[in-house]
Amino acid sequence: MDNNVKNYADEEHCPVRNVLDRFGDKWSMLVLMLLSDMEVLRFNEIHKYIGTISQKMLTVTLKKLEVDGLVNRKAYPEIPPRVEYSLTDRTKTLMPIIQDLAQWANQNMADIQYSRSKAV
Amino acid sequence: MDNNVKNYADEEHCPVRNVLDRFGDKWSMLVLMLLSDMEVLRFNEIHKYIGTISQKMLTVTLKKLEVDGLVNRKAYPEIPPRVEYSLTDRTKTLMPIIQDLAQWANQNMADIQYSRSKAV
DNA sequence: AATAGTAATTACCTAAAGGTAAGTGGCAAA
DNA sequence: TTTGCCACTTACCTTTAGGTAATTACTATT
Repeated sequence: MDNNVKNYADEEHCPVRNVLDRFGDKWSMLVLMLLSDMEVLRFNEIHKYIGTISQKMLTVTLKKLEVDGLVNRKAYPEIPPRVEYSLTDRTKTLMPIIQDLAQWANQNMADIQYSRSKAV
Repeated sequence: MDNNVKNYADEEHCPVRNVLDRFGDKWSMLVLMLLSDMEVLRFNEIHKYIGTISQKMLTVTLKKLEVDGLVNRKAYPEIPPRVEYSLTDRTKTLMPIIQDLAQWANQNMADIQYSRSKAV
């Protein structure tokens, strides 16, 4: 068995680890889904939609998504500042999968919560 | 705007938060994918396949998946103990989505790493 | 009598994630 | 002259995730 063991956890090369780690955090998926629904949003709009995210974490989350090329950031040189966020083309191929995931979660939440309740 | 704001982050009711939080951790997806490939595995087999997971985290991960009804645990009353893990029917409807996610990660990893490298 | 084998469990520790609250810059309006 | 607006940034703190290494229970084998 030992020499046909696949590389299931190679941190450097495993795409799942390397890429999906990035939105396994608390807020990224939520931000992506919101932007998918609303198309373009300013910083404070996102902040209001997701009532419970802190300003700091919204900054961090958006910056990580931007660095990965999953979100566009467009800053207008105005006072007070205006910054608009939207999804990139790359993200648009991802969203259907995330929507499937969300749908699965919707369909299975009740059963899963029932399982949890039985587990004491 | 304020009164048509959707409930994007309600911790108690949002299915995405409530359900998908559970495999946004470091190991759950990997364990699910491995079990999907191999069908039935013992504790130590999983441990060997995923060379870098600690015994403690494998225990924790499997228990959480079991509690959610995503993994079956079958213990044989033998000495030394034998415990076999496999996916549940509930998980089998989830795996195609996870496979899609993995495929997307595969297809986009190179681009994303390039984006990251440009971001300094 | 000692050791090996399996599936954990436990105590302890470190690092990372995330929250809070205050501050920044620059202009316009009161 | 103060206040408000916006998009952050910073310092500080708490909580959670995850790692290490030792230990457990039970029996068969050496």
